[in-house]
Amino acid sequence: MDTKTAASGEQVDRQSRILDAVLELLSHHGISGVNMRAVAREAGVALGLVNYYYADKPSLIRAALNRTGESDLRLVTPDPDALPDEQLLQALRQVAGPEFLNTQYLSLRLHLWALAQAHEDFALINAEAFEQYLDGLATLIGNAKPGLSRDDCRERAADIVVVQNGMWLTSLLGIGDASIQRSIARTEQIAFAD
Amino acid sequence: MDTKTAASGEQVDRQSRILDAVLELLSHHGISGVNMRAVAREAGVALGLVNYYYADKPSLIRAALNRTGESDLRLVTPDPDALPDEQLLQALRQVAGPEFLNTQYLSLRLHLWALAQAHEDFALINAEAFEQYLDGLATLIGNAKPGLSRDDCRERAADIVVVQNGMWLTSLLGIGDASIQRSIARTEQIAFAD
DNA sequence: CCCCTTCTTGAACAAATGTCCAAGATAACT
DNA sequence: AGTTATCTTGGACATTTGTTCAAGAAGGGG
Repeated sequence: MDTKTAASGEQVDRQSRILDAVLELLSHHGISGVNMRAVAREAGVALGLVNYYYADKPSLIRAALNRTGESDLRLVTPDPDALPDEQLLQALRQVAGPEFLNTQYLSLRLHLWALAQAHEDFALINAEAFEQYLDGLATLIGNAKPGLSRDDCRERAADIVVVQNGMWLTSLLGIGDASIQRSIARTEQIAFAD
Repeated sequence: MDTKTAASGEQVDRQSRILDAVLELLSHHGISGVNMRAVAREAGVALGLVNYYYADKPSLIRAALNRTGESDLRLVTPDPDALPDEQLLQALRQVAGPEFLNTQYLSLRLHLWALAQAHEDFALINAEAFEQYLDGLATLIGNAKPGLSRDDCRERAADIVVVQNGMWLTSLLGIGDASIQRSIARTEQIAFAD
């Protein structure tokens, strides 16, 4: 299950490249653009190989979905060297950083959400990732403001996520950068309020 | 082009039923669930009729998309009898009303946004609808707070839309009603701030 | 060298999908 | 009634798509 010999070095293993291809196609052309042949072409492998690693299309999509969830969690798990206040501030500001606030990533998010709406099993993966993110954010708030109860932290985290999701979504619709900055300030205000 | 005789009364004309079917399928099964045969079945008409009214699939989707844009505009065009303050408040609170904050509608929105991301011409329709909504909201704010400049109104409208979109999106992810209420209060705060 | 497991390929097939079309039904008007 | 335009049907066709499969390549250990 994990016996790959790291290949020839510069070439990532093909199983991983297939998932990359799915995400690339999904963010650019939506779910209708994700078919086994296009995935194979994009990944530079033969059609049969996709079905070799992933039994069927739903499994393929699921695997790709799980992968994005992991990368999202990095947002709320910052470096442990920083002070609690810094950690929280960093997490809140990073969502507007180039790593997350770019069309490719946002578009991907949107398609994943849409997918989750249409298929029960995708919804479960999505809900779990969301719950983990909310939990991580609540913990960061708790660390930065020790006086708050666990429920208060979760409440603030929920309010922040509303604004953050709004930022992500609305920035896709072409809203100005100024509004993004004001919204970030709003999340900080919610997080650090007395 | 408009010579229908209102049919037999209780049965809506078939062209309209076809669009209804598209939206129904889109919100429940995503774009992959929208195919000509499913649309025909859902609308209770023959396959050929769909292509009779809409030349091809993109035209069909476009027509359905345009229809939702019109219904969104109603949010920011309230009854003219109310006072400006009431109009604005009503618009801000209606987005959490049962007419808009239900899974069917939200899911539809999400799929439409995702579609807009994947296809240029859908993006244009979406952007135009968004612009009109933003404009309507800015006008409501201007009426309620005559002291504000046109740009200030648009700025506030943009900030409000961020939170509203966040509410819509996050409520799909299953966030609690309490957070929705707090978010609405936040939009009112933005709108009526001095 | 051979054997065995793992990986990789592309052809082949069945099902699904978009589009077209010939024919029939309905309605409107003279 | 007769005529014409509009609406409605479902079959047919070409293409696309998911999945399967037999065959081969690559590599590792004896």
